[in-house]
Amino acid sequence: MGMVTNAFVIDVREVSFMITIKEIAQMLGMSTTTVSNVIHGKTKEVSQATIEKVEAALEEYNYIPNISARNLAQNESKIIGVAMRSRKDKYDDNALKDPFTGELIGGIEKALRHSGYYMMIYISEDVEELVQHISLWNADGLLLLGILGEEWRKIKERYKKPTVFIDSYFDKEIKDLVNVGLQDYQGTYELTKYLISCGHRKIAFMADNCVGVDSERFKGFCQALNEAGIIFDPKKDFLYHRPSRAERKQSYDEICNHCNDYTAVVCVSDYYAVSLINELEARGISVPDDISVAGFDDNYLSQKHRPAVTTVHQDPELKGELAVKQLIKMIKGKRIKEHSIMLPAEVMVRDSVKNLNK
Amino acid sequence: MGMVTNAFVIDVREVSFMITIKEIAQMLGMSTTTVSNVIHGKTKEVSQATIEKVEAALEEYNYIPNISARNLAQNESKIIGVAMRSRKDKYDDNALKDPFTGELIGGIEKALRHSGYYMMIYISEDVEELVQHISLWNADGLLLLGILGEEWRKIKERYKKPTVFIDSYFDKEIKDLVNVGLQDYQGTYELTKYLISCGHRKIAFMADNCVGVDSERFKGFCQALNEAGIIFDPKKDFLYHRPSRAERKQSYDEICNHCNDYTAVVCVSDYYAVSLINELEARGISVPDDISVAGFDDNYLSQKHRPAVTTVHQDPELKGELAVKQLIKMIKGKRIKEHSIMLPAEVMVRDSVKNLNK
DNA sequence: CTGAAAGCGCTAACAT
DNA sequence: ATGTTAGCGCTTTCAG
Repeated sequence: MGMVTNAFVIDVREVSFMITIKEIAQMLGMSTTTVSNVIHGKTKEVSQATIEKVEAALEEYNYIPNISARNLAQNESKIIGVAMRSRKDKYDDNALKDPFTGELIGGIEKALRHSGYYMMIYISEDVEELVQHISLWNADGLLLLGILGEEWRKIKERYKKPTVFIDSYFDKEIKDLVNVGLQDYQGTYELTKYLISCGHRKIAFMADNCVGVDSERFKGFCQALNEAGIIFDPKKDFLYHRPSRAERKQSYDEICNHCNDYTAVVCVSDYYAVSLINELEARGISVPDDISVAGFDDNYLSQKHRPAVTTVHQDPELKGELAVKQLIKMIKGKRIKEHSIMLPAEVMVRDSVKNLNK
Repeated sequence: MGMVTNAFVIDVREVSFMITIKEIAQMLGMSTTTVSNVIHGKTKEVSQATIEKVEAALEEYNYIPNISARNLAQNESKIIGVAMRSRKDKYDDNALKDPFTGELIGGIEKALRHSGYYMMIYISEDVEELVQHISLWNADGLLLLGILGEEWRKIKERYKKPTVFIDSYFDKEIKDLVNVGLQDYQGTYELTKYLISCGHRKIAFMADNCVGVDSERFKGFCQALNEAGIIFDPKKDFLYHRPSRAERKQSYDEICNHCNDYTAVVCVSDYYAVSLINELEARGISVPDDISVAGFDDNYLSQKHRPAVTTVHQDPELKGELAVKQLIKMIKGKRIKEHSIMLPAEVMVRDSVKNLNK
């Protein structure tokens, strides 16, 4: 009978490991309001003594707020949703396998973390499904990757909070739309001009689709050709690559067979450029001696490959950071000055393109 | 006066865009329980007519549950936390820049998505901070990357739910600990034996630390040397690389100057191997003619580089998927058969190591 | 300076 | 087969 348990003394260290405001208030003999006020630094109307007592208890019992409760009460979540329209056939459904995406999401994650937000990634081929997940978590803001105009409507219909697009292109310049992108058009335009200046006239374009970003890159490519008076046959000269594991080999067989007709191929990404070079070399075709290949992105694939790949530089990490910056501005209710940021794209001349003039 | 507003008719489509169970119940003239039951498929005791009415309303008003409320009521979150002890100096604090990590996290994301869970990433240099974030969200389970023994204690103290480690090594074989890792030791052991068989005797090891995974790889390396009677001087022959942007150049200067003393360098990752090769070549030292270099990981860096890099293969995506599988088993209360999965590591012989016997 | 109480949206035990 | 109700942990208004 030595020990007497006092029902009013709650020592949570031994009961459960997650203490609540109510419990702390009870222990300290005060109201939850006061505790809550101290937690939130609303201490204008709290006595110094109380503040210290509460803070000590918070510390001692290792108080961690229950964020679900907080979200419910405040109707906000501190979550930023990152939604990606994906293609299952690409990178075997592993979204971060693509070095571009990896670096971009990494940049977003870093920026979000430094601003006190949490990141939740939603990936789907289906926009409906994306919308479901976004709404479910009541994210405070949204980052949208690889979204097209029509898809955007569906999302906007149901998600009303701040939204920033990354790498999107829309038909009409919609006024209040915030996008962070790249000078894709100019990138391939300059790159292609460079190829032409090296004496290339038979140039193919390789991609796995022709919408959004890739479409812009294709347009820039075509423009350079046009200006040089070179005729491009979209049926023949657009090398369509099917990236799914099952079709990959056949796809490269077709493309490589086709390559005799060209002196150069512009690829829509470094990944494809490097892959193509390897496939070509495996078939005894040497780059740049037999054929030239250029890429886009300037990530370590093109940088560290030998021959180093001529490509267009971009900084995905910066893209992500800027997008986050814009989004947080919007969440805080500040005005956005630049609705459309287009990061510069710069041609990086390296060794995978041969100068035919020499 | 034409329109009469009936206070009991709530048409949420025009009021707010997030309908609640209560509102649906009100409109349909039934209780929230019934609606909730239909939502959760507990329809054993609900009439067909009611079910249909509810489902129609759910559909029409586009009901999306408020997950905070659900989490609060059920004390679960459908969130899986992925916590990483990071180093700010590595990859400029962009965790996903490392192709290994990118692919691993991508694999985790994919597996989680396919099992109906949401992923939240917590990254910090500071374990205390990691624990804070983990507790905050009340994650249903935890995946721990790059965590050491001492750090694990701190986490376990506060987080009691299912936890799976990825690539961790612990001093004592703690019985109930679930880990998914790789045969790191065997990997470098076999790799180094291969180098020795090629006639190399002066071999350095390059890494940015010597704990956890890297320590195991180092041990395997040493073992192979030992067995061949080669003496390794940890002071001199362990090439310590400082990866921060500021120190990178100087670090490579030192290492490259040092390289004359060796015929081969074993690097702890493909990234470092490829970087080293480029740095060497920039200084006029040719691989593999002047010196041989080997890597670890077998990602596209080693595969697509020229010369293609001799390395040790692993499958990070699979690692992630297996870890998720284990974790979900634990969450569902099933027994775990294999507490420690060590994926096989296989030497990939390519062109960056010279055979000195010929 | 402090406290009582309502309410955020949902679940589940317990009626009926 | 359906409804009532308490409660999850926190915030916030309003009263003292």
